[in-house]
Amino acid sequence: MVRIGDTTLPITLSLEASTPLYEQIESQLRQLIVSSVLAAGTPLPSVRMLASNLGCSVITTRRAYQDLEQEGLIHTLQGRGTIVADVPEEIRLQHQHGPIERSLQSAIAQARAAGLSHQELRTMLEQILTEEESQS
Amino acid sequence: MVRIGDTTLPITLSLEASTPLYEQIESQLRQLIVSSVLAAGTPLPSVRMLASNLGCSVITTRRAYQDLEQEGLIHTLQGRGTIVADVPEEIRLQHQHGPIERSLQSAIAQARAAGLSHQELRTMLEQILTEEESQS
Amino acid sequence: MVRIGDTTLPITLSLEASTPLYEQIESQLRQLIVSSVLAAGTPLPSVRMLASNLGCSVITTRRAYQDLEQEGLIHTLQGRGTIVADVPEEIRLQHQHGPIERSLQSAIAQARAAGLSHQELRTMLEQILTEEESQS
Amino acid sequence: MVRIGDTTLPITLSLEASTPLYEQIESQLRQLIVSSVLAAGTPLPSVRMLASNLGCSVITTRRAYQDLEQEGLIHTLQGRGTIVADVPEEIRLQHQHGPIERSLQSAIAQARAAGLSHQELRTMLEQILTEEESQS
DNA sequence: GTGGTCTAGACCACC
DNA sequence: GTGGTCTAGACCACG
Repeated sequence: MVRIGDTTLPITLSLEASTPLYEQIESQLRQLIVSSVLAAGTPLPSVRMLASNLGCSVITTRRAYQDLEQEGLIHTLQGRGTIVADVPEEIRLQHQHGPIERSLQSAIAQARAAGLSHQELRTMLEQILTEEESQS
Repeated sequence: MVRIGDTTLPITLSLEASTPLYEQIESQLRQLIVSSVLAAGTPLPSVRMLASNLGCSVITTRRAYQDLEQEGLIHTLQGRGTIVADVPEEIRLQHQHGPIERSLQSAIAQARAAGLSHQELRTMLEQILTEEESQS
Repeated sequence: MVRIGDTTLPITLSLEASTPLYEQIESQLRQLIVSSVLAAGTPLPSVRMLASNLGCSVITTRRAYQDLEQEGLIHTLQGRGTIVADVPEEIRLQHQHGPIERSLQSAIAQARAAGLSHQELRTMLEQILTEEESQS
Repeated sequence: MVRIGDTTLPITLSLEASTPLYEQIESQLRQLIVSSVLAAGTPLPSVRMLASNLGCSVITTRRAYQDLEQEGLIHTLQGRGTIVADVPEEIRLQHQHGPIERSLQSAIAQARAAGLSHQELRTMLEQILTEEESQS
């Protein structure tokens, strides 16, 4: 959890995960932005603040902000900090559904490549879905 | 394609992929073994042969064989080459279904984490599945 | 002896021994870990550091770390070094007693196979034990 | 099992074992000789015969015979085959007890090095011995 | 600075 | 011929 103005950002790092720290930060911020939890114009914590709160290096948070800026999701104002950019609805949906659809597709393609029949695949999926739904 | 005895192994390397070469070799051989395409006792090409056929270093093929040996899928006989191990049915199924189930689960978990409702998720899955089935 | 933080690791290599260097490193580190001399989370020297201290190649130390990681005894954090993993008590005991019991069993089996009677074997063992105890 | 004249030699090879084939042959023949199962003068099968019966290369059996000849346990007579040498009683005992004692000593030393107390070691040994005795 | 991957090339033991 | 070990040295990603 990271304080930001009056509210707090639910950002956590897993040091043991194989995904780079900067990617963990990126994906969590990206998720908060494209899902409109963070409205356009909302100020983000400074790279130093965020680094200190997450217990990681400033280099890592700077890298995350840099990447997000390149994606057009945030905006750094020289000397005045970083704010959430005004992301067009279309881009937001793209970011929300695109990666998910891709990962589902690749997982399914992998299953098919391993020799599962359509029927076996559907059965396995149904099983995972019902299990998932019962948990929440 | 790699000649091995009378038959040929469908192994190919992609230098552009981000996955290490040795992992590409490993996963393809693993797939051939756990799916019983390669029966127990089948001799594999020597590390040098495979390296020369794939156009990679001997060290890379050796690394792949080493890892597969530690998994118990192959067996190296000093001075006489490498053969497919006698993998118990149970382990074979584990290798076949485990990774697939995990990747499906993680893809679905990711979708849920991104805020998709159960209904939206099912719709998206159905769409991907029908598209996939129509292709084959 | 290898400096590590404030303390030193008693690791030595014998070039004359027939056991591979990386195995010598592995077994000594394994011993230190499963006997809890090195607590979970303790940072290990970097592969380069260790290699330079032991006078061997970086590849040799890397190989040792790699194998130990696969055994789940250590944990490598990209860009931040290697630490001792949190090994469950059960696994620790297994690592501590398993190999010893096996080597005792095989030595005894060898003696029996060579035709020693139970009585002769016990006499020989008693002799070795008392000699061993008197030395320490 | 290998036929030799009227009788048969209980020699078997394990292709999967890590010990070299020639060593497996050597140790089994050595055992048969020093325990007087094979008396001095007994003709051994030719290297070709033995190789064909064991399903290994002639090079392997020749290597085994060479080593045993160097140890003075067998004798090859040019053009007339190989026979068991006349091994002095003293040497026979040495071969019988020496290696066994050494392997027991090293196993015990390993146990002690791993931190087992004398008491723990004795307990573990007693357990292995009684188990071994109950089996035979 | 850290570890991860890949390379070429040497020497050895085994068959 | 086979695999096993060790070496030096390159390039990359991560922090």
